[in-house]
Amino acid sequence: MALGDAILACLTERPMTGYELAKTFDNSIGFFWKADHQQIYRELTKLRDRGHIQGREVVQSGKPNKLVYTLTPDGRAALRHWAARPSVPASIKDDLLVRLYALDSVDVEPLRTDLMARLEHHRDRFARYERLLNKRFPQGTAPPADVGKLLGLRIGLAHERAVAEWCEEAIEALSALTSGAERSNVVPLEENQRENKG
Amino acid sequence: MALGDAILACLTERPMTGYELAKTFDNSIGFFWKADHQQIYRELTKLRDRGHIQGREVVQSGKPNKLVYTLTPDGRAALRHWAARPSVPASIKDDLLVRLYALDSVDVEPLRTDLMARLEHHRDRFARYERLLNKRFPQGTAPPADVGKLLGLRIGLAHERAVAEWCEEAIEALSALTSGAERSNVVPLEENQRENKG
DNA sequence: CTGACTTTTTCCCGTCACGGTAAATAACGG
DNA sequence: CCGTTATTTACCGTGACGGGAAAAAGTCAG
Repeated sequence: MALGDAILACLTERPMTGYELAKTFDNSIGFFWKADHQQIYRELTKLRDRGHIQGREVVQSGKPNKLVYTLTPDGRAALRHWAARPSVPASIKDDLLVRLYALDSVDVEPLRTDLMARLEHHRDRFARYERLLNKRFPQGTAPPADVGKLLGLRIGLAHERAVAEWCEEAIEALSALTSGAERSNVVPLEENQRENKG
Repeated sequence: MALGDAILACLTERPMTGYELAKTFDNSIGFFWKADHQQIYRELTKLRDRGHIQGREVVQSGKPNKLVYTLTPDGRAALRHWAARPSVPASIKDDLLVRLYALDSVDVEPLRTDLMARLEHHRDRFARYERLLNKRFPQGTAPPADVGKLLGLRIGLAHERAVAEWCEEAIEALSALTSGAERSNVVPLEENQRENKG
């Protein structure tokens, strides 16, 4: 929704090109807002048309020339204005929850492997945020201008930790489910083999 | 993204009309997936065109007739198929994070009030989920078919708790910020008045 | 040297999401 | 009589998002 505003927010840090924005969204906002390069470029032209940013062409040798975008006073004002409006709480909207909701109409095995992949994913993110936190804010405190970035990292950490723990719980629950089903419906594999042997 | 699949998932529970779906999304999926009635109806016609659901008109007296939609075997198959594909981890995409990211280019006061509203919002959600949990799963356990729903509530709880706590932290951090600024830049109001009096 | 990859921007195509405005229908509550 | 509830449908836009592609000029590996 607020992709344009996210870009404006990025540009408060320093002027950037579309390419740079697309690459990382500056290693911090990018974790919360993924957007591919075409989206970024499209948004940049919109913002330029609105006069919120201003592009300055930098001639390069060896590479195509680049357009470095800077916030205009109008852009700053727009950002401030937008930031003063109440935010809309975001929904979770995770596919996994829908799958789990329909658990009994769905194959459990792919779900379990999916959950395990997700667990790893969230652990990775957690570790990444942790590293970033230790690097950028080793004291756990931030200078006034960066307090918001610290807070962003903090909720990222909390979120990834919570989701990872939840994944573990979900995997366990699924295991309990299938082992229960096997006990009542199918003979579990090991016992089956043991019985076949004995 | 998977609005159609979310609807299919809902319909695994029981046949429903668009109106019912729009109302609540069944008091559980609706917390994660908000969608207004026009979206739902649009999606329903698409699903019907694909043959994933089937509408049966129920004649009513006193109210307009309603269309009760039921999953078709094709719809069930589509849901299973969709659920077997790996899920894409959702981004956070919360406006608040963008505002905080650009904290030093933004007015703090509206942000603070926004954060307080959000705190209340997440506490409310938390309480709501807790009530629902105690009502639907008083033992903290679920029959096999409902395990996924329990897990959904669980992550909802964890999420709201984490975000609410984070809001508190953020509010504190902002307070520290402004009181710090007042100490260095502006004389705080009370002291100002005391000095004026003395 | 060739072929692959990086850097940088742009364009065109679509689908999905989302939301406002609104209308039709028919009962019930006040 | 007016407003609300229940129920569906329509039309309109904007915004998000992503595939596919192409330019242009360099670097680096094989």
